[in-house]
Amino acid sequence: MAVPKLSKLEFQIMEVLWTRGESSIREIQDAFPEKRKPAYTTIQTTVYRLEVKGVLRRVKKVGNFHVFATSISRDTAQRRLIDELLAFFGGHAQPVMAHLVESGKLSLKEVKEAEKILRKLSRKEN
Amino acid sequence: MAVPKLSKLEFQIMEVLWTRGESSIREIQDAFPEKRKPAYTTIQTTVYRLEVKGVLRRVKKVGNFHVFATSISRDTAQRRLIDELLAFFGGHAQPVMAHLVESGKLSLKEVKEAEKILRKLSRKEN
DNA sequence: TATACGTTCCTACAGATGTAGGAGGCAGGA
DNA sequence: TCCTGCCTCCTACATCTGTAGGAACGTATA
Repeated sequence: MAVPKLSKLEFQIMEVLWTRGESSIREIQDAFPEKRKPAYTTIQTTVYRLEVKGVLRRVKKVGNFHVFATSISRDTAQRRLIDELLAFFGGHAQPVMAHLVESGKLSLKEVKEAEKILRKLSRKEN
Repeated sequence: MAVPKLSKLEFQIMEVLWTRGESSIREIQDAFPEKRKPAYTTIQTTVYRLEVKGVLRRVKKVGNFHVFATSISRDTAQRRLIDELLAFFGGHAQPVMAHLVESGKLSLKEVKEAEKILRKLSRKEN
C-alpha cells in the first residue's frame, strides 16, 4: 500500500509532527490538550506503529531520547483520508458537498474559492 | 450516542437497505458484487450488530427467514460520517473542499449547484 | 560513584471489526 | 412422513486500535 490507512490517534500524532516539525515522544504528548492527553506510553506505542507503517521515522537521538519526523506529506495523508470517505459514497463527491453545505460548515466564500480553482484547471485542460 | 458510528461493511449493508428497501440477509448478500461478496454468515453477524446498534430492525418473518429495514435515514448516517471526517480536519471544511477539487472528483457544475444552495440559505438567514 | 528521573522497549489487554464454521430448526417436495 | 436445503443462532478467531504498566537503561547531578 502506497499510503497506509491512519487511525484517528495516528493521524493526530502525524498532525503534531507536521505542525511542530521534528519532535520527541514527550513533545508530541505535550501537544495534546490537557483533557484527553493519552499516556506517554500510548503515544509511544502509536508512534512505533506509525514507524512500522513507514509514515514517520526517527531522525536522531538526543541524549537518551529519539526525535521523530514524518515521511509523508500532510497533503498525501489528507488525500488518502478523503478518498477513503469518497469510497463510502461510491466515489461521488456531490453528496459530500451537499452535506458540507447543509451543515453550515462551508461558507460561500470557500465555495467561490473552489470555483475559481476549478475554472483555472478547466482552462488548462482545454 | 444518537447515531452510532458505522464501519465500512456496516455502511455498505445499510446502503443496500436504503437502496432496495426491506430485505432478507440473502438479498443483502446478493446485492454485493460477485467479487468481494462476504459469506452469508458474515452479513448475518454484521446485520445483528447493526440491530444492536439500533440502526436497523427486523420488520417481519417470511417463512423461516427475517426481513430487515433501516431505522435511520441515509442522510443522517452520511452526515455522521462527514462530521467524523471533519473532526480529522479540526472542523474545517475548506481543506476537504480543496482535496475534492484537486482530485478532480468535483465538477464545476456541482460547485455552482452548491453555490446556488448557499445563496438561498444566506438569503433566508438575513 | 551513587541516586533520581526521564526514556525506551516489551508485554498485555479490551473493544471493534471482518470473517466464517457448525449445530439445529423449519418448510416444502418426494 | 422423511429428506433436502436454506435460514437462524451461537461461537470463534485474527487483526487493528487505544490504552497503559513495568523492567531496564542512560544521563546528569549530588
